[in-house]
Amino acid sequence: MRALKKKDIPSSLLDFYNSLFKSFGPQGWWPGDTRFEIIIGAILTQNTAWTNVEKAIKNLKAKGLLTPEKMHRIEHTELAGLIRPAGYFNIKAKRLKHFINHLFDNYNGSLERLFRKNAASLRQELLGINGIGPETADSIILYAASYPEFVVDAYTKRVFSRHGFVGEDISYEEMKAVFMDNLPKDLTMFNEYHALIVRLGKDYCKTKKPLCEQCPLSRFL
DNA sequence: TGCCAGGCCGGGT
DNA sequence: ACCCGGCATGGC
Repeated sequence: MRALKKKDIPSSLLDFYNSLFKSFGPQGWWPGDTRFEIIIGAILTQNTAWTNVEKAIKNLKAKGLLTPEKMHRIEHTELAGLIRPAGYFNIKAKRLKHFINHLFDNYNGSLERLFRKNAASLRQELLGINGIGPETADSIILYAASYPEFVVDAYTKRVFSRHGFVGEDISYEEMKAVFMDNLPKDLTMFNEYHALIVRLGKDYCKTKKPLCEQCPLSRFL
């Protein structure tokens, strides 16, 4: 594997991005109609296939429950039943409630007011809610609040460690810093970059059977 | 059939 | 500061 010099990291990260964009085109994330739906999806997709999350969202939509007010009133048992296809339904019902309760306790249920904070303090506040960790927080900030926070996930670590950028046991914050410190803080680019990495991971970078020969990034190996 | 999916928490070293 | 078991459904 080639050695990567520090000064080459910014251009290499952009080369990666341009190759992915050229191969897959814009991904148009987040897949959701409203900011509220994006937040719900971000919590429901924790360690879960998105196709399963879609079924849960569909159930909530069918009952007209995808608003802060309705979700605030619904009972745990009913909510857990509706999000059942997303897996971990009991714990995720609690996590959704923790976020909603925080929203009503502090902002009268208004996302507009919550997102009035700057990105750094918003992140700290989200991380204080039980059930919201670093990836979920950054997803909410990037895709719902529209601040340029880079989102790291399992695919990001896998792809970039396999290509020699980082060690495979790198922490979340370290992996995030690689992007934040070496790329322009561009909202659209951060948005697409993360989505493209997920797309790459799903199509070519599975744990058991990576398809490195056909991968659009094979020339970087 | 077993493995995996866009993590996170709580309790233990 | 890490390490690990638990949480659960649906698709291949």
